Amino acid sequence: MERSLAENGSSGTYGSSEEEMSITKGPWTEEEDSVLFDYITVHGEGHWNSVARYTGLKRTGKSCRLRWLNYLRPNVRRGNITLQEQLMILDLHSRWGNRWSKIAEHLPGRTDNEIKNYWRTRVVKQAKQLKCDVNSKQFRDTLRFVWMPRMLERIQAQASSSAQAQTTLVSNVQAHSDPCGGATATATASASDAGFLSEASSAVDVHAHSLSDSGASYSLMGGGSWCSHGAEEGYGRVWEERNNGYSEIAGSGFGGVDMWTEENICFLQQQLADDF
DNA sequence: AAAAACATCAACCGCGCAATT
DNA sequence: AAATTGCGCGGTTGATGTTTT
Repeated sequence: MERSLAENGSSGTYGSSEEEMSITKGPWTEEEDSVLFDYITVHGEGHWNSVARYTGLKRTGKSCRLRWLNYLRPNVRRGNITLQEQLMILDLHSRWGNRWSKIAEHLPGRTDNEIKNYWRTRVVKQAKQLKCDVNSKQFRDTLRFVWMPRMLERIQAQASSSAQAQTTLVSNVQAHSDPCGGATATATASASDAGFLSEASSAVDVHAHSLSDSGASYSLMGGGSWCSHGAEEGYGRVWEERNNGYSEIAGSGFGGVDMWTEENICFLQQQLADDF
C-alpha cells in the first residue's frame, strides 16, 4: 500500500496543464469498457494515447490498449486452457523461452498475459515444489520427455473417448507405468524436437505444420466452436454472457483438464529422481 | 466459524525500440 | 541530428477468491 495512487511515472503526454490529471487505475468498470469499445469500433485500434482525449476516459493509453487486448477484443478467450493448449505452451516455450507474445500468436484467442500467467502459476510453481530451477536442463528435459508425452496420452485418451474410438495410435513417445511405480522407461528422445507434436496431430487434430521454428500454426480442436459469435455489437454485458458460455462449454469435456494432479506430479518427481 | 495461507489473474510498471516531429 | 512520442514486451504486483488450519 505504500506506493501507487497519483504518480505520473510516464511522461506528461496528456493535457497541457492539469485540467484533469487524475488517472484512474485498477479494475475497469462496465461503463469504461463500453466507452472504450465504442471508441475502437469507430476509430479502430491504435492511437491509444488519443483515447482519453476523445472519450474522456481517465485512463492512460497503455491501460486502454491492455484492456482491449486482454479483455474487450472480439474472440479473446480466457480461462480453461485446454490440454492441447497446455501442451503447446510447453512445447513453444521450450524453444522460444519467455517470448510470450510470440507464443500467443500460435494460440488463437489467447493473450500473452494469460500464457505468462499460466506458466508462472503452474509450471514455475511446480518446479519450485520439486525444488528445481525451471530453467535447469534437468527440469526442462523432464518436461519434454516425460511430462509432455504424458500430456499427449491424456489428449489422445480424451480424443478417442469423446469422439468414437478410432485410431489407437499410441505413439512411440509413451513413457508409461503406474503412477509412482518404478520402472519407468526413460523415454529418451524418441521424439527429437519436432518429432512428437506433429505425430500428435494425426491423432488429435492439432495441426502443426512441421514445427520448425519458423512458423508453426496450430488449429486446436474445438477452437472453432467458440470463436464464431459475438464480436460485432457488444458492450461489456454481452461479453460476460459470452464468457459464461465459454466456461460451460469448456467445463463439459474438452477444456480445463488439470494435468497438475498429485498423481502426475508424483510421477514427475520420480522421473526427476531417476535422472539425477 | 474465523483466520491464515495460498492461488489466480487483471492490471501496472519500466524499458527499449521505432516512428515522428 | 536530436528530442519527443507511441507502442509493445516481459516482469511484477495486488485484489479477490479459494483452500487449509
